[in-house]
Amino acid sequence: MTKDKPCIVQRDRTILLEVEHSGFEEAREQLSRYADLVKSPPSFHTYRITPLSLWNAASSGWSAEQICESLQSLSRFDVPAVVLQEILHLVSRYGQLSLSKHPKKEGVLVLRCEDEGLMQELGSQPSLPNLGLTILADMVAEISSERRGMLKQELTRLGYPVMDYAGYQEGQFLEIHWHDDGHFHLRDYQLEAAEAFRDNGGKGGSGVLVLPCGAGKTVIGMAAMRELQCETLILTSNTTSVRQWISELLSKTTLQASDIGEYTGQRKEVRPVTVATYQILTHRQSKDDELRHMKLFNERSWGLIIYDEVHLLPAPVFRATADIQATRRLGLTATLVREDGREHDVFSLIGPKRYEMPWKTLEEKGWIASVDCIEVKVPMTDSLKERCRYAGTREQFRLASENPLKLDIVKKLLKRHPHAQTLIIGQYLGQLKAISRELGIPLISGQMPQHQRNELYAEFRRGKQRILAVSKVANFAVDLPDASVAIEISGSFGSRQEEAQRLGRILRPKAEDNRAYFYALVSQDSREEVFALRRQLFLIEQGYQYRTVFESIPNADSKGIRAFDTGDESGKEAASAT
DNA sequence: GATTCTGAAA
DNA sequence: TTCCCTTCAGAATC
Repeated sequence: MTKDKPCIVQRDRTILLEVEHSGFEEAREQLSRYADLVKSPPSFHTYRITPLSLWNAASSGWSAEQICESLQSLSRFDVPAVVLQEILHLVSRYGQLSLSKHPKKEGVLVLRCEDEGLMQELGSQPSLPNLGLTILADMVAEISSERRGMLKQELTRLGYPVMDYAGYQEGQFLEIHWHDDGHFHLRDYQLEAAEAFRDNGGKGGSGVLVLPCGAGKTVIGMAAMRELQCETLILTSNTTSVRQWISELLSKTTLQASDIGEYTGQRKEVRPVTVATYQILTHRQSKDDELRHMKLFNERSWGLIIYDEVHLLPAPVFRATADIQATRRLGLTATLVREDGREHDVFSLIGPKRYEMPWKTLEEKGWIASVDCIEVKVPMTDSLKERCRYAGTREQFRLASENPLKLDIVKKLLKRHPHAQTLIIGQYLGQLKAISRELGIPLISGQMPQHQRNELYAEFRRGKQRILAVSKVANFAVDLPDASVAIEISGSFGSRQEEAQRLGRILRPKAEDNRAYFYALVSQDSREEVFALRRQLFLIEQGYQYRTVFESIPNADSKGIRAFDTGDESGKEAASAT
């Protein structure tokens, strides 16, 4: 029987993974380490092996042979020889080029390669001499150390990643210890992650750690600081997160408030440990204004720069990062995917992936809640379909997203979870307002002043307010309390990150059965479905499986509620409506 | 000096 | 492709 393996490996390095196969879960786990998920239709998921996915795998400890063996063990048919060769070839490139300090000349780096042909090939690329790379011999070249970042970036772009052994400056010494009150221990995986970042004989010291929301990324950052004992610049996505870092640092380490500076729109403190937003670094008053806050990178002798939420890092910060390659860099993120496709720059300028902890693993260990993801297909009324027919493609999406029948479904879902703390998350204010009015629940949106939001958050946390409607604020509000049911009534054009953020809202472990529910409402047979699929990609890659249920038009008959009533554990399909 | 408002940028 | 939210700086106000 040929059906005993779950994968089909194709010649173009794509892999089809059969969803219904008993080996699905195991295969998904393996593939996620060295391939990217590109499509996830119901029966076969498509993965692709790319040079970058291989190099990231290589840097987190996989050898080409291990990857090939893994593929062969998952593949239904023989893996095409050309694919195996390519894997060997591509992985072998990782490690062929290395960069180190010139033994004698100050400010000069030496680029070495393992084989002669390669250096010649590089010499024929016009972009490299333009960067100031001088080829001295068959296997050796020199470049000014100022070009360290740009060289790595360019070589990665050309398909030849470099091992960077050129070392780091130590930065100004700063004494950092854990508070020794005995209440606080690193979890195993946090130790492992910090370990993976460590400077192992010049081979580490920069790179990215991939961990789910709620896994304690700040703690790992602090562990790195403690190990290096140096002044540190921490960059993060918004002010709330800046304050969180500061309060965590104060509560868990021996650092004093006077050691820690906040560098945001409100305050401009530069202290031995400085926490800043990306936004202030890239801020400019008008279009041709200079980036006046970028100098923060050089204001002190930082020994470590922590990039929180690397997937959000803005383009100008990449540019500045290219210039400070002699400083240790730690990237923290829940996902390497970027909507702008600059994964290569993360790889070459921050560093390769050093460690990854899949969400599912944390779920099994009980560190985060186990989540049921359910996609609910909501039908459209004939009149709405009619309006779509005459609308432009953009408008079709909006019409489908704001499908008024979603309100009825929300009501049903609320009945289904009568005691759960529930968030209703949407993209359009008009739609959210309507729902909030109809259900008599508060709506938190951007125009609500912060103090009023905080009051509602507090009530929600205490359980006084059980249901909240939230707009896009949910994407940013770090202080939004945890819930156990999330109902997504509309989403943006296909942002994978957004979906991850929203799921993150219900991931905190639950007291009773540690279960949470994530419902995504999508209009059936509409443009919305296309984008919903894209949004789900990331979560599927993380091992969450969406179950799809179909709803029927209420009033048309009385069976509307049926699909939900049959939602038992095993049922992957649900009753389809007419 | 602190708070609140505004427009611009992304 | 959108809409929405956040952030920042500077000005106005207490």
